[in-house]
Amino acid sequence: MKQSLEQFGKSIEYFCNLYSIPQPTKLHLKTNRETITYLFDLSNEIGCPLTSIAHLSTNPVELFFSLVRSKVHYPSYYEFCIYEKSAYKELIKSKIVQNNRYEASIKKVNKCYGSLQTKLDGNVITESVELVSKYREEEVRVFERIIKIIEPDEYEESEDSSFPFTDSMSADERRRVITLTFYLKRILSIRELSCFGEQTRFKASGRTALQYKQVLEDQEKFKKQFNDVFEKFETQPDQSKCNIFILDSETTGLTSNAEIIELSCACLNGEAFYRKSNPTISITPESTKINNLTSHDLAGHQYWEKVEEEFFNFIVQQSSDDDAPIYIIAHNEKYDRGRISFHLAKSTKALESSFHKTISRIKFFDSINIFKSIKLVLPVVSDKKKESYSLDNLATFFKINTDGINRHSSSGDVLFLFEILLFFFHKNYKDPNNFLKFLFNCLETNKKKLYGLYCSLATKFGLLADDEVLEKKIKSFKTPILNSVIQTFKIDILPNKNDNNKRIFKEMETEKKPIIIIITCPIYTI
DNA sequence: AGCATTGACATTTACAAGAC
DNA sequence: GTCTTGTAAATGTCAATGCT
Repeated sequence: MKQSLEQFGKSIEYFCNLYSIPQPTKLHLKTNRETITYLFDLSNEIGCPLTSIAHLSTNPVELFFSLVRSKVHYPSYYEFCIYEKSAYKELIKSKIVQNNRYEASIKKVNKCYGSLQTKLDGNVITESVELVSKYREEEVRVFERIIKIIEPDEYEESEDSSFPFTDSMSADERRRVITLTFYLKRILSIRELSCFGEQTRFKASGRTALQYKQVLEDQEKFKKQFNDVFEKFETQPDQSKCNIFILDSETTGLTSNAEIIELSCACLNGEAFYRKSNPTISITPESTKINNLTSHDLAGHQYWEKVEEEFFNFIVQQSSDDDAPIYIIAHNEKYDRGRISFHLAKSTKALESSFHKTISRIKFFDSINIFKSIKLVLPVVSDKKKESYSLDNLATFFKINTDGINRHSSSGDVLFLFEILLFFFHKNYKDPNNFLKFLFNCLETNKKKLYGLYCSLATKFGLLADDEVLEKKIKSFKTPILNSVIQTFKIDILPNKNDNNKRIFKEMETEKKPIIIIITCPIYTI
């Protein structure tokens, strides 16, 4: 414990001494260190051993990576590695050093990858085994360096310890280099799963082109079905550009690292987008049960990077050229928004400054709000206690005919939601030709319930926080006394719904474990 | 299986009016 | 000026909810 504390103190000291870290951040780190030191001394004094440190506020690692991504600070390779150390340690020692991972991949021991496509030196490499050998030299070089860092006594910092930047590189290009390192890590995790994961990943066997053709055909089918719904309600789509989209996604599961495997988005001008995506993690059985998609089906499909590129191109193309907001409506939008920003946070796309403008225009809106705006007497489903606003229950309520709609495929659910929205509108509003006007009105009157994609990403990328971010990030108190306490003692208010915090407090109560609450200055007060 | 949000209900705070 | 009291607003707690 003592050693860990010393190490932690040293790394903080290191960062505090870096010239380019802004003063408030230094203060933040300094406070952390001082608090830890104080509590450690205190524990010695009162004879109560410290067994764990619970960090309950801004995670320094997250903070570090926001700095990496922002324009504030470019880390050296050494700094990067220090923070990646723990994550890599086990991997390197058990797998890389023994070198069996490569053997496994080259021998194709019962396991193989989906057809991973990437560009290397301008050439598209489709076969992952080939990719392994091409990258191997680079990987070994990287890991040798990391191993040196794990044994810090043997490590001597040299000129070589920086990322390979050149003077002529623009800020964007430099960030791209850093992101490439993250990408490399991701590739490794795919291979790690492929070679040593419990579940086999399937080889596409050259299906890629055929699958892409099929996806485009499915997209046409989806578009046609979507336009049929317009006709059914005698509402013709406005063929010009339109800033309202309906979206739905299918994912690998409900875990926090779940990836999107199918994405459908319809624009209310009648255009539609549909793609499947080959995930880098296994699809959970629960998920397969719902959407009927398996790893085998998806092998050979595009990886998310490509789907993401095409998706945002679609959004931009269909919406107006001005700076007007782009609205994306989804049922329980926070789920879909969360998944999209999860992917964006790891992609190079979000690093393009030209893309930031698009991100900042995109606003998500939850369709549940529309139905809740009028008090419906919804039935209570057997296993629930409250009236349910799930798509299924709404459809039952409105007696919507679901024939021909493939429920729990993303395209099916978009159609389904669209149909329910139209039905709701026709039932409750007199003028059936003003559906768009009605939607715009809903969005206008629920401005507080619009959630920007930019907002969820801004904290990760260290982009300049706009009012929206500030409003959501800082817990402000209207009660003066609370406010003054918070400010005087520089207390971070913890979200009390956080299970992790609950767990920590429970441990403190039941096992009488000592606990450290770190008091920091909130970084958003900068 | 995780997570953010919501609403019902409980508790705390701010503040004004009235009594002394 | 100080204390009590009533009330509205602010805040906290907890369980329920949607999505794959």
